[in-house]
Amino acid sequence: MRSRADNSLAERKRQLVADELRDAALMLLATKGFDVVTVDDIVAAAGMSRRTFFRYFASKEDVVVRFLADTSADIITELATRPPAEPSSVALRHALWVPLAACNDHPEHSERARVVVRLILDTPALHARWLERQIEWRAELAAELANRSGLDPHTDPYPRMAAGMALLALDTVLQRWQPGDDEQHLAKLMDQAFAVVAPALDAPAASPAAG
Amino acid sequence: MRSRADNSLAERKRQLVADELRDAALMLLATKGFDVVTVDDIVAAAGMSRRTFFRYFASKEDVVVRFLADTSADIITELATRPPAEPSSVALRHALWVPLAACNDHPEHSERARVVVRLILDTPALHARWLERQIEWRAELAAELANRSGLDPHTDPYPRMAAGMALLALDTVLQRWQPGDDEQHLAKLMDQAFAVVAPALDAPAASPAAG
DNA sequence: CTATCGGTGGCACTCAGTGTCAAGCAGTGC
DNA sequence: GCACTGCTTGACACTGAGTGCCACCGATAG
Repeated sequence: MRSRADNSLAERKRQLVADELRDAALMLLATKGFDVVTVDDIVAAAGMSRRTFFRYFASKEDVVVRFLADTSADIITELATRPPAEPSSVALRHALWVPLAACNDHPEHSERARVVVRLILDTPALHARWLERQIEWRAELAAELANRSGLDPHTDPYPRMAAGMALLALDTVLQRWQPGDDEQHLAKLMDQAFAVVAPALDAPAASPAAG
Repeated sequence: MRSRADNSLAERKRQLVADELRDAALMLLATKGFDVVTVDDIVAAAGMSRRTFFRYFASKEDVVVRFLADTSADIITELATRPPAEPSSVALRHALWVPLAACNDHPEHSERARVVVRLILDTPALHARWLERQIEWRAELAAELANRSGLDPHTDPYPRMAAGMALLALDTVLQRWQPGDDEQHLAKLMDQAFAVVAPALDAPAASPAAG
C-alpha cells in the first residue's frame, strides 16, 4: 500500500510541511468560514510564506477537498479486487466504504472529517470543487465497471451511470452524517442509500446501445 | 410563460445589454478557450466597460453556465403539472426534456447550446459551476418529488436521490450529444439514459427510513 | 430650468494564483 | 575547509477576478 511515499527523508519533510499547512487551514476555515479566511491568514498561522502554500496546494479549495478526495486509488483498488460475480451494487458499496472505514479507524480524525464534510457541503465554492473531483472518481469507477461487466464504455451508458449512482449514494450518506454517528450508523446510512440505487445497478442489461 | 420580463423599456434595454455581453463572451470563450480569454477581452469585444460586465454576471463562469441553467423554473413547473399517478421516471424524463425541447425549437440556438455544453464539460472550472447549479436543481426537484410521493425529504433519501439520478441521466445525454444530432436522436439518448435509472426510480419503496 | 433616478465608466482596492530569482541548507567529492 | 549539486524556501513583481465608491450622463417629472 506504500506506493511512492516515504522516500525516507525529503519526502517525510515534505509531508510534515503539508500537514502543518493543512491543519492550520482546516482549523481556520472550519471555524471562521471559507470566504473570510485568506491564504495570508493560513500561512501566518502555519508560520510559512504564501508562496510555499501554493507549492503544496493548487488552490485554497484544494487543501480542503484533498483532505477527503485523496483516497480515489484505494476505492478503485477495492472495486478491482471484488469477486467478478458479485452484483455491482454490492461491489460498489464495498468500494465506497473504504474512505469511510479509514475515517472510523482513526476516531480522532473521524470527527474532523465530518466537520470538513459539513464545510464542503455548506460552501458553494468547495462543493463545486468536490463535485469536480467526484467526476474523476466517476470516470475511474466507470472504467473499472466496464472492465468488470465487459461493456464498452463508449457505446453503453451503464458503466458511467452506475458509477454516478454509487457516488450519489455516497453523497447522500455524507449529507445525512450527523455529529456522534458511529461506524454502525454510517453503515446503516450507506445501506439505505444503496438500497435506493440497487434496482438500477443490478438490473439486467436493457440498453441496446444503438446509435 | 412571461413571468416578470418585459417591463417594456428599462427591462428591455437591460436585456439587450445582457445579450450583447453574453454573445461576445460565448463567441470568444468557445473559440479561444475559457482560460485564455479575460473579462477585458470580452468587454472590449462588446464595447462596454469591465464594471458593467460584473453588474450583469456574477463571474466569468456565470455568463456561460447561466446560458444553460436558467431554465430551472420551467423544469419544476413541468414536473408539477405531470399527472400524479405517472411513474417518477416518466415524469422526470418529461421535466428534464423541457430545456432540450427549448433548444430544438430554435435550431440556430441549438448548435450554440451544444457548443456551450462541450465548453462546459471540457473546462474544469465551468464544469464545477455547472454541477453546483445542478445541486440547486436537485434540491428543487427533490422537493417537488417529495410533494408528489408524500415522502418526508428529511427522513427518506428517495426524493433527493431520485432527483440526482434524473440529473445524472441528463448529464449522460449532454455528454453523448454529438454534432448534427437532431431532436429524434436526442430523444433516443434521453430514453436510453432513463432506461438505466428507471428501475431505481420506479422501484417500490424499500427504505424503512430508520434513524 | 432643475431635481431626481437608473445605468454607466473610471478608479482604487483586495485577494487568488504564477513566474522568477536569490538565498539557505542538506549531502558529496576533493 | 571548500566547491559543487540538488532541493526547498521566501521575497518580489505581476496578471486577472471581483468589489466598493463616486462622478457622470441621459431621460423624465415638476
